[in-house]
Amino acid sequence: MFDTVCPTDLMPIRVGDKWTGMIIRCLEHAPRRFSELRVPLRGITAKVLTQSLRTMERDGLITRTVVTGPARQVHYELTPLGRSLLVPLNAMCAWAEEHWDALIDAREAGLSRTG
Amino acid sequence: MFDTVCPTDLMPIRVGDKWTGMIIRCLEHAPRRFSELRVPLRGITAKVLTQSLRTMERDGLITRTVVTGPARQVHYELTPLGRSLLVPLNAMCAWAEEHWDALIDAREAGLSRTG
DNA sequence: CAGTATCCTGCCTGATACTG
DNA sequence: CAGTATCAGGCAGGATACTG
Repeated sequence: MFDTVCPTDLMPIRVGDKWTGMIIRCLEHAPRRFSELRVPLRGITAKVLTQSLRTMERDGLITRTVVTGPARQVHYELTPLGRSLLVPLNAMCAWAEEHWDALIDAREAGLSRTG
Repeated sequence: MFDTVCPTDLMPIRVGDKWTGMIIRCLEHAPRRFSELRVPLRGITAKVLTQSLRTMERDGLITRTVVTGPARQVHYELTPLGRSLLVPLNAMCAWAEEHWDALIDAREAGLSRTG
């Protein structure tokens, strides 16, 4: 049924790691620089952001462009493949918005039963 | 932008842990028993299956029903909330099918560049 | 500005053995 | 059948300090 050929690791379906989904959103409308990404992603450390970015680049979801000039700049931009992830991502967000309350309620009820 | 009120932990959007998505699929058409779930989920241990099932129950995605009889049986079934997850889940699967090859290619290209 | 280098912790996942 | 108990390994995620 679920072939072992389908390792969850390869599956960006869960939209990668903790930050991948948010990064895609941040790059949705325009390319961004490293520092620009750190703003909306409150709390992310440079190391973790770099890690996520590198993984996404390796997987062909984004491109990395170094702009040498007066001040160093690195631009990150969605590839067509990365952009295509917006579809399932939107589906996920739509679900979340629609069922968020039910989810919270269910969890609270569940917790009250088990501790 | 991404409020801290939105902890990834609460977000079954990434469809929970490693097995949650598959379990939902397994329960899509009918309720199943513990042992029935272990078959398609090749390799899952009793402990991990129990864990996933308990989490899903706590979150209101499935119900657990004990059938006392000649042989003990426990039925797991999707709740409406759990069933609603099939929509984004299908969106994710559709994306995966469509872009699987591109993904593999991109990753291979990415790996050949960085090692 | 855009990262690297180190160290550390918790969680996820699993193997193995045992129970009502 | 449907779990529980215990132990162990690995990796993601993060804190902190430093660099070209």
